[in-house]
Amino acid sequence: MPELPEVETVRRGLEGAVVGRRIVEVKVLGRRTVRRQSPAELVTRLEGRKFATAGRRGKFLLLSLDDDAVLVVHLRMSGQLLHLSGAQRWPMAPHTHVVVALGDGTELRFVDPRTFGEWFVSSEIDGRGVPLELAHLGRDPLLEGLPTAYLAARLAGRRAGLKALLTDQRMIAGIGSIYADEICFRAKLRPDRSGGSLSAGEVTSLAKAARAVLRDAVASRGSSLRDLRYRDLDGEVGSFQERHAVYDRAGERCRRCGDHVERLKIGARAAYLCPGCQL
DNA sequence: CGCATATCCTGACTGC
DNA sequence: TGCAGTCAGGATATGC
Repeated sequence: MPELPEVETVRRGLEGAVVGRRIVEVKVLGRRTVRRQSPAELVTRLEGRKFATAGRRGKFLLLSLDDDAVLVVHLRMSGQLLHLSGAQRWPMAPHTHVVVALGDGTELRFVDPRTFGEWFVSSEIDGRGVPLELAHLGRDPLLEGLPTAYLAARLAGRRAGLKALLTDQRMIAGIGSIYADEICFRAKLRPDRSGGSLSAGEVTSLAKAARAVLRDAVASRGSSLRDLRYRDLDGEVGSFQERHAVYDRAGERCRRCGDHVERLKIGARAAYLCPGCQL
């Protein structure tokens, strides 16, 4: 759900909301959010520090601190970061698992009904500012681009379907279910096409489509689905869902060719495609 | 190694 | 209207 465009939108919000602010107090209310270290250790390492920068790698948010450690946050399926001030702080939303009080009297809160989301503080940072725990991530298309040659090398000889490969974070960091389907549509390729079956021209279209879809989705501040679970730091929804060509549109007409959008089952996951447009 | 499958979880939806 | 069952999918572990 929150994928690269949504996480990038939240990151931009954090630049204005928390960068430069002092962390006055941290309360960990949920039992599952902090699991790589004890909640007490996370609290100790955050309290008294200042947020220095707001970064992102794939779907991970990276909030660096003034002692060079980094607070890593992943929203997973249902996590929301909210920046609240004054009367907005009450009543506290159900499933609020972390509350960070900032020096200016505002709060950064983490709300996450399904408790898949995660917070941890890392001190093991590589030369590019990336925590060691995230070393497995592949290229981030927004930060580092997605050259056709890189994609071609990673797809060569692969039997797995395009959707499975595009959402593999070790290959490309940041793409999830929604954008994999939208990228395949824009490239006119079926999500169940095997990676190794693409011609050079098709790999070029796929790389181009990935860059374009992610760029457009960031410009639209991400996609908020029917449950409106995804919201930015200020609680605002995104608008890219209005431009989805196939995702969650099973049975509706393709706006390009008029054919009916289909929903496939790939393993346990859904994939949407237009059979008229995608080969 | 590559690929498939199961797991975590709650809320929204579906069908009776 | 209520209730049981299904689905949603991020990342990770495990099995082959």
